[in-house]
Amino acid sequence: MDIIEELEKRDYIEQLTHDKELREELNKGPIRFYVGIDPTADSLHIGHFISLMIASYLQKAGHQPIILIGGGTATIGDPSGKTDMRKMLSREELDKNAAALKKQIERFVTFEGDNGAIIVNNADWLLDLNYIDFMREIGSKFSVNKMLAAECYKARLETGLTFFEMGYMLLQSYDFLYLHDKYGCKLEIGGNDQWSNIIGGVELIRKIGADDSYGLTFKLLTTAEGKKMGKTEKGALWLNPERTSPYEFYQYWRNIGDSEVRKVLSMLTFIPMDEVEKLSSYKDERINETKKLLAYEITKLIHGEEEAKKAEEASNALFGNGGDISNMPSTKIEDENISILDALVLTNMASSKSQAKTLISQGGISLNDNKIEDVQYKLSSKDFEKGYAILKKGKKVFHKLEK
RNA sequence: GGGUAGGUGGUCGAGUGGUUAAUGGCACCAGACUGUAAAUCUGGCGACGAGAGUCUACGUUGGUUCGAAUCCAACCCUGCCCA
Repeated sequence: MDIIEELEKRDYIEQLTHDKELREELNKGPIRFYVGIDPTADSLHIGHFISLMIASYLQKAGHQPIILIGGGTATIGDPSGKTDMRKMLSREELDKNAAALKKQIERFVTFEGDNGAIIVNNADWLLDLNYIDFMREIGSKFSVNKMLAAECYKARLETGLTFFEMGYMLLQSYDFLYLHDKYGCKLEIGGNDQWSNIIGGVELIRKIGADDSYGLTFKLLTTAEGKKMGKTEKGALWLNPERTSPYEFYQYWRNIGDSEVRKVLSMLTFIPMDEVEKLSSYKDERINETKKLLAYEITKLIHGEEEAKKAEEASNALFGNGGDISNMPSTKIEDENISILDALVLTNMASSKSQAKTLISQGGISLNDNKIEDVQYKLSSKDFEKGYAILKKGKKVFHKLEK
């Protein structure tokens, strides 16, 4: 089975260019491929997860990943899909973010060995481009008619699209050309929302004379209703433990819908496919067990075995019977006589006191397993008999208060 | 540059002088039911306040009025058509 078949089997692939040639190329021997990541934050989020999984599979098959940090293109913002223009980031912020991202990337691809990953930053070549030269050499190869027909611009055509943003495609295509010339990079991979940008690069290289450029896109992680997965009430599901704690991360996957189980096992874990098929075919209580395994595996992949165990234990302690509760999210408080409202705001369980009151009056808050009914309740030493107090919001959100 | 339609809460979208903190959908939160699932039903969803209540909000800035998201003026921004 070749690598493309393997990826197909795991349901990753959405589209690819030059089907036959690409397979041959990949089978012929190691090639270099690239995946782009925009350093708009100091952490990857779940959307990048799949790119890195695929990069990992390709690397294991002997190919060499080039991770492109979009330091130059991040200042523009990809108009595909979204409506907002991204804010500009300073060079220092971008460098800082890029360094933080590298650490996370290391969990998926290795930087060691003959086919160790290479990290490049497109700010290094994009920022010095000369506009006139660029327009003559690159701009002349793009048809506006064709670009406007592309699916990714259609939505923007109705609400407005600036030339500035349209240039994104040219720059991303130029990245591929640059990597092709400098590193012999032959393949660009990305989410399916990148399809237009990717074929832009593939065609640019072919127009200039080469015939060994390819593109591959993978499916985006969506729920059965077609919504993007990995969104939490606090925003994205981050891979950085300071932004999304391993416990929250674990809980997110523990709580996914039955219909998502197969997809998530297949795309976000390395569990063999026949095992995946078996695990996801279960019904009712057994599939609930599968979710435990799934949450553990994914958390392990991102945060390591130790953190995954801690998250699992914290969950068992709270939802099951007993167990070690030392790993649940906790906050140290100065004054044990804090009001319940302040405690809820302090722990971020409520965004405002008003919201905290609503939660209490609807019966959504309990302290040490006793439902709180009085909005004015003040904690006292008897709530800290064990040395801590456990606040619970709804059925699933726990937080430990420590003195 | 000319004409024209617009800019409303997380989002979409009503409202066109006074019970309008602003209908409704979506998103989100909680309750019931369950398997830490889905679906369904119920409640909530600007901030502050224990509460009565107070404050801040309908592109920006001024104005008219007892009273403005709603009327007027200027400005900024966006779509569409023409050039």
